[in-house]
Amino acid sequence: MTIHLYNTLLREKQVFQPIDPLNVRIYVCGPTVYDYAHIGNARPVVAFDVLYRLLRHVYGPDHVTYARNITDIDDKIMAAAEKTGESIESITTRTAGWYHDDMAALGALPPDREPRATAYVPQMIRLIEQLIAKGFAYEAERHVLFNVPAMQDYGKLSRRSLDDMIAGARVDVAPYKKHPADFTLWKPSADNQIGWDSPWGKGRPGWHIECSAMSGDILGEVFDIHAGGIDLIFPHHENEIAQSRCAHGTPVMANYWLHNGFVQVNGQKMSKSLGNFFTVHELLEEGFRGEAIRLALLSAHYRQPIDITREGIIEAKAQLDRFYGALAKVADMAVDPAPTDHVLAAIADDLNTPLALSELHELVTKLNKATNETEKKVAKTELLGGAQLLGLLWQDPAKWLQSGGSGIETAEIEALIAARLAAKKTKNFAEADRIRNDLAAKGILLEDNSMGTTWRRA
RNA sequence: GGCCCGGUGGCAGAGUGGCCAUGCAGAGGACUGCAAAUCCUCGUACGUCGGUUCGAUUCCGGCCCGGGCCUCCA
Repeated sequence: MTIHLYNTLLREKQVFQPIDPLNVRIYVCGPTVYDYAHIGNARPVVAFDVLYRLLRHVYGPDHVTYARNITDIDDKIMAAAEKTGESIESITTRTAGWYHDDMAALGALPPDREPRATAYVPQMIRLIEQLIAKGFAYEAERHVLFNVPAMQDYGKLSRRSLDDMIAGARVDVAPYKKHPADFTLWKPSADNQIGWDSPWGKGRPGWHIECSAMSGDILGEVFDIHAGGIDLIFPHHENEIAQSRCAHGTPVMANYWLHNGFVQVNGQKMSKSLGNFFTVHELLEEGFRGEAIRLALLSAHYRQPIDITREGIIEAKAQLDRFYGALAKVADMAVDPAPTDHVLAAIADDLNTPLALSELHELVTKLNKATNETEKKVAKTELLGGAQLLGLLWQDPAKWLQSGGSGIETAEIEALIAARLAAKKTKNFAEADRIRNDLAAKGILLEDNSMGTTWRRA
């Protein structure tokens, strides 16, 4: 199976060739943990979870290393701690827990490694020392700055020239910078602020250095795939590249750079600063299912912008009802899931999840139409195989259809169904319909079929 | 200002130089005591103006519209 990936570095789709097929290495920029993750934060997690699943399928689960960091030191975290009086560690531990819960609800596999920035400060300091020694960084007023003009081909990923950056500079340039584009590797901390001892005094790392330190330590100086949101191309990834390449003297940091498009609200980027976001947590609290949110996220190609709306999640839920409805009828049939070539090819073509989903829809039709055990078995095998690659349909069908909601107990529902069947037997259809309507009013839908009556929650 | 993306049927959303996406919603039919679910059928979609071509939604150029990055941001 040939995997094609759109590489931001070249702005074109390329055949994916791992450095070492026995250890395919991927790094995704993870969250800064100071608040709940919003849907926009969840998109790269879900999108690149599909990539992770694909790589595991193609190269074997033991031959892929997926690292996703947790940024647990940052000015926003410090600000939150200052505001509430809660300790930084308490904030980050709690918030990271929320993050894990929410991402699990979205069906995202945990990464193989989840490094935390605070555990890598010595590696960051070492990296900074290397950069200074090689003339790519300098100390100024207790800061250490990366000397951008020292790097020949800075700006390759974002396609920006130094001149552009000076012309477009919208921020006041700190006086100690030699060049306006120079960025911070290390900055001083006040006595009352969190900090680490370093050759440059008590301080803390700049934003970009942690990813260079962690990816280098865990995945090596050059690894296969680096991914994240499209807004990270500049400056974050550009600066990571500068740091890692200049420190290690390598021609590239990662071979393939993947970037997901934004989640939008009414056509505009969802972001904390705009305030137009909703969190995964609140959607789950409202009763939306994590899997429906995941399907909504996968229904557009990962590089395209996507509007996530409650209506969209409701539609995704309706689609899942159809899938699970078909699976419920063959729940007892044991299969060994295997994707069809079509589904696999779609996902291997730069993660074309909408196309893969359309194949899944055709497979569920095939399953519904199957007239004998063999056909059913094949259809179920293929449907679940494809769904597995997308991280969907992992739940027990009956549980999906019947759980959630509130109020009425299962035993009561079943008693009413029995009463209705009795009424039907005596052709007392008025009573049968009354029971059905009463249940419907409580969100319980009945479906009669040759086997009897089944029920599900609306 | 510099650099990037997009504009597909009521909605969501793939894709392709000539023929079908797919789903949701809607209409009709089969099935059903009636429903629901399921299956079948249906709706003359490709921002705009030019160019290339036997033929363009698909390639090229202009224009219009929307979005993004250049500052923390997935």
